Amino acid sequence: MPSRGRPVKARTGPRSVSVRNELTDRIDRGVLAAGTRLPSEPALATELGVSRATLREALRTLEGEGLVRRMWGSGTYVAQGPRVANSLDVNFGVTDAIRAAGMEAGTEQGRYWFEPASAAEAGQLNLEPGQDVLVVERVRTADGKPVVLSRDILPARFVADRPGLADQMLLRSIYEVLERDLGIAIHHGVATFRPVRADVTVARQLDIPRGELLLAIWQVDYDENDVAIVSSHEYHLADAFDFTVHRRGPGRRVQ
Amino acid sequence: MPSRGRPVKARTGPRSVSVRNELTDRIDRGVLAAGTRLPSEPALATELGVSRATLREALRTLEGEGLVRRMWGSGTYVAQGPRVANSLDVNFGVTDAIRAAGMEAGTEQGRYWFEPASAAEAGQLNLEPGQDVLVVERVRTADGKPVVLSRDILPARFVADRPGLADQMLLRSIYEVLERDLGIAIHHGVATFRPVRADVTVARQLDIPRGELLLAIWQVDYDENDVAIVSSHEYHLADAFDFTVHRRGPGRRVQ
DNA sequence: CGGGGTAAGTTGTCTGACAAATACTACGAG
DNA sequence: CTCGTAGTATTTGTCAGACAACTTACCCCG
Repeated sequence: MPSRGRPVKARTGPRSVSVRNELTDRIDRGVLAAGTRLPSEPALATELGVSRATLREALRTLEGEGLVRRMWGSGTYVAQGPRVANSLDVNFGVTDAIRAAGMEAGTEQGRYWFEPASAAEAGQLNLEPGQDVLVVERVRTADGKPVVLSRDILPARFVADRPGLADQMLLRSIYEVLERDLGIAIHHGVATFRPVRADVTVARQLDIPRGELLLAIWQVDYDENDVAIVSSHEYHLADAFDFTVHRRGPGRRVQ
Repeated sequence: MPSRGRPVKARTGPRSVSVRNELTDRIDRGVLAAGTRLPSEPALATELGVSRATLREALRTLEGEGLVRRMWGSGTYVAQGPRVANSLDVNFGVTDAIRAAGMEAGTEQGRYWFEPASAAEAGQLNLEPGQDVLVVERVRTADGKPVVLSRDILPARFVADRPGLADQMLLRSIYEVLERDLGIAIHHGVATFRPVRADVTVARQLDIPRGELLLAIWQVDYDENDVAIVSSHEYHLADAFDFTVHRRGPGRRVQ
C-alpha cells in the first residue's frame, strides 16, 4: 500500500472495532446521552454502513465494557452509571490520570539506565536472567507537586539501535513511544496493588516524610500476542487520586 | 406485569450465556488448557448444538473477559495469561477472597442495626435522606485472624417484612441472601479504594495498633437494571491479600 | 376508569454464503 | 540440502435475510 501522510484508520483489523470506536466516541461526546436508547440494530447498522452482525459484535464489546446495556425485546441503552474518570479497568498512564483530574502533568528527576534483569524481572518479561533491561525512572507531578514515582522496565533490545528513544521516554508517555516509534501496541495489562509506607529512598524522591501512605502498583503490560512488553512499579501518594474499578457479576449464577 | 419475584431456574436468559458458562467451565476445569486452540467455530457450534452466530456471541464475551484470544485466520486460543485468583474485575465477596487464598473464612463481632440514611448514602442508594437503612457490620477472619472490617448498607425495606434475614446476613454472604431469599441478583459494582491508616475504632475492631496500614474500599452494587442495591465499606489489612486488576487497552483509541 | 388482549417494535437465533487473513505444503532456485 | 515462494487449505470476519422470543404500547371492551 502506498504510504499516505495519515492512514486514517482504514487498514487496522476487523471492521467491528471501527464501529466500536465510533460508538464510544458518540457516547463520550454526549451525542448519545446516558440513559437514552440507541436506534434499533437494523437502523444503526444501515446508518453505520455495516451489517447487523458486525454491529452486534461491537455492541457486545461495549456491553462488556459497561458502556451500554441490552435488553431483549426492549432495546439497547446507554448505561447511566457513573462514568468514572480514571477507572483501573482501562489501561491509562499516569499522565492521563493526572490530566483527567484537571491538573497539569509534569515530570521531574527523569533518568534511565541499563542493568541486568533480576530473576523476577526476567521471569515477568520472558528474558534470560542477566539480559539487559532499560529502566526508566520518573517522578510525576500534578500542578508541580510530586505525586507518583514510577519505574518502567523493558527489554533493552527494544532501544538497542535507537539511542534517542530512551530520552523520548522521559518526556512522553512510554505507551506512546512504544506505539509510534516501535510499532508495539499495548493490548492489556495486569496490575497488582497494595498499600505501603514510603521507605527512605522513595520518601526522598517524592519529597515526603518517611512512612507516608502510598499505594504501590506493580503492573505487567502485554501486546496483542500475550508477549510481555514492559513491567512497571509505581508508588502513588495515597491522597493523589482515587482509583475505581468496574466489577462484573456475580449475577450469573443461574445457569 | 405479573408478580413473579424470581422463577426457579427458568432459563430466562439468552442461550448464548449458557454457552458462555459451558466454555468458562471447560476452561476452569482444565478441559481446555491455557494456550491451546479451541476447535473451529463451525465445529464447536455443532458440538454445542447452537448456531455459529450464537457461539460467536459467547466467544466475544469471553474475549472481553480476557479468557480467550481470537486471531483472524488463525483460531481462538485460551488465554495463557495470569488467571489471577482474586481479580477485582469480578465481583467476589470477602469470603470468596479468603477461601481463594486457601484459608478458612470466618466472622466475628457480627451485628446489625437500622438507622436513617446519611445524605451520601441516600444519594448512592437512591433514597430520600432520612429513610431507614440496614447496616450490617462484620469482622471477617482468615484462619481465625481478623483481616477485614466490612459495613454493608442497604435499604431497610428489603428486610422490613422478613425479620430473620438480617441475621442470615451475619452468617452467610450478603450476595447469597439477596439472591436466594430476595430474588435480587447483583449484576455489577463500582469500587473505589485508597490506602488509609487505622483510626482508633477500626484498630480496636481488627485488633491491630492504631495507624496500621489498611486498604479502604467503597463499593456500590447494582442489579441488572442499574438500580443501586447495597453500598459497602471495607477495611482490608494491607498484607492480607494482594488485589489484581486486568486492564484493557490502551490498544487503539481514536482520540 | 381499569384490565386484558393484540399488534408493533426490538433483540436473540438460525442458515448459508463469501471475503480476508493466516497456516501449511509443495515446489523450485540457489 | 537449504531457503524462499507461490499456491492451497483452514479459520475467523462479514454479509444477507428470515424467523423466534420477548417487551412495550396501544386499542378495545367491560
